[in-house]
Amino acid sequence: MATTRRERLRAETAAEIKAVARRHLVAGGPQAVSLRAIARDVGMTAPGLYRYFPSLDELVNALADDLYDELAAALARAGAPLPAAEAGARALAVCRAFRAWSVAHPAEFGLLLGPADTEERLARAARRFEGIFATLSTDLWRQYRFPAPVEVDPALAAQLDAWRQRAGSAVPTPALRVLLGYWVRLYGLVSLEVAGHLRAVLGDAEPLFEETLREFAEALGLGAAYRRPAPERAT
Amino acid sequence: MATTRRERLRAETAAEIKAVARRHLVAGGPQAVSLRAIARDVGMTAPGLYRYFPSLDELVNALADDLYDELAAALARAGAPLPAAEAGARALAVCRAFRAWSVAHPAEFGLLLGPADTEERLARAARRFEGIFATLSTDLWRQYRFPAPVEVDPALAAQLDAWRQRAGSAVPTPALRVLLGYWVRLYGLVSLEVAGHLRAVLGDAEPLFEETLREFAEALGLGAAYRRPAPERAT
DNA sequence: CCCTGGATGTGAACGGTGTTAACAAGCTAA
DNA sequence: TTAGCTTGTTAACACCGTTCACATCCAGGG
Repeated sequence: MATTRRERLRAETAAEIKAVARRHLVAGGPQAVSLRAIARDVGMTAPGLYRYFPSLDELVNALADDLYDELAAALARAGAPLPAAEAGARALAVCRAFRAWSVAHPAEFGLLLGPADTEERLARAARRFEGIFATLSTDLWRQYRFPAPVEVDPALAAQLDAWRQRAGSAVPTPALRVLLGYWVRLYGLVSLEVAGHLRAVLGDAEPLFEETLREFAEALGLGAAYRRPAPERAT
Repeated sequence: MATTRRERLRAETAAEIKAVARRHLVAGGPQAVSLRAIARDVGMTAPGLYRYFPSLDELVNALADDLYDELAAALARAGAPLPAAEAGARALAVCRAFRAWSVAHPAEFGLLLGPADTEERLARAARRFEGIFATLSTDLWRQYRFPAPVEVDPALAAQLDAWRQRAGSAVPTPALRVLLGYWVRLYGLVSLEVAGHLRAVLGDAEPLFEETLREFAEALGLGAAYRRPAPERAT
């Protein structure tokens, strides 16, 4: 706590600026995040914001960082109450939390996992989610040793091997392939739902999501342990 | 061909405007599509464009319509040379064409299937892709009668039934469930790849994509008929 | 043939945007 | 108390979408 009074105030207004920016993001989409409008709401003039962020883009990047933290915290919080011995149940809870957060915060989801306008933001997303996926996948493998396809395409196997080495994972290649496949399904489902492309077909995407989770649980060999969730609680 | 000379010229410049808009879209992303910049490149002043489109948003909508046509044509062209008796091979070709087009045109993909900023554009996307999915799925079912999960969650089944009725499909509910699942995987995969979120993990996404297609082929019961594609050709 | 009317495009203007520069005030520390 | 860094302002520049009044030009009818 070696924070001087100045630094504390500075951090506070920086936080307020990001909060206002977020309000504008959810209210009017990405293009409604304007420096001048934010400044108005904060009670400053636009150039004043440059004392806190070097550009609008960097402001948005900072906001994105906060949102990554928030999402990661939500995922962690969802898995925490469950016993570590039940990695499967934890994984399911994390998946549900991922969908719940995304559906509750579509604009923020677009910023974090939508088409990455900046190479910068792309790298941030990768850094964050690689870690989560790595720990979750090793936990799942260590506990269940679920069946995996006998053979993986050599080119794909090489890529997965490289990733395992880079990320320091211990999951064998075929199992990694299985889990990556489910991550793709999860992302596809949530992404479609958040973008609204599923509303036209399904209305409510939850049943399809839950059934996908059930398939996931079965693939992991904990089919019977699957349970429908309690009525969800947003964050 | 009851087109007067005026109408022809008008259509020509409208097309040129959209072409320039597209160039700006791919060059600098969605926010680089500016009325004034387009006007400059076309050789007009900005207000002149209002004789052709009532607003920038409508211009982009018109461009999106063209792109839907282009994508749909690319998919049709991919399936056309294959014999109608092999619906499975056609489906695989269409899937590959979908990925090829999307990867070759990431900016356009973002406009068509990314987060829909307008309810308007969302409806357009739904209209287009529902049709393609409907015909493709009925063809697949008629020909293969592939195995499907014994039971579908009642809530999900009700939604699928409603959609079948609305879209005039003839595919039974469990089969529809299977195909929808693969559409989600396909979309998730391509969406991740186009957004760049897969580069950090895989580098090249083609092996994973092809393996997913192989799984798809096996699920349809035409496992042996799967063949790796010839070196792809972009459009 | 003219010539009238609609189609097409221009210039000016309004309010909005991001960003920079020069400048004023205020708090902190010596 | 004073010097200096921090914070915020105002003015300005260049861009944006959009509207309005005005010019121009081409097509069709007298």
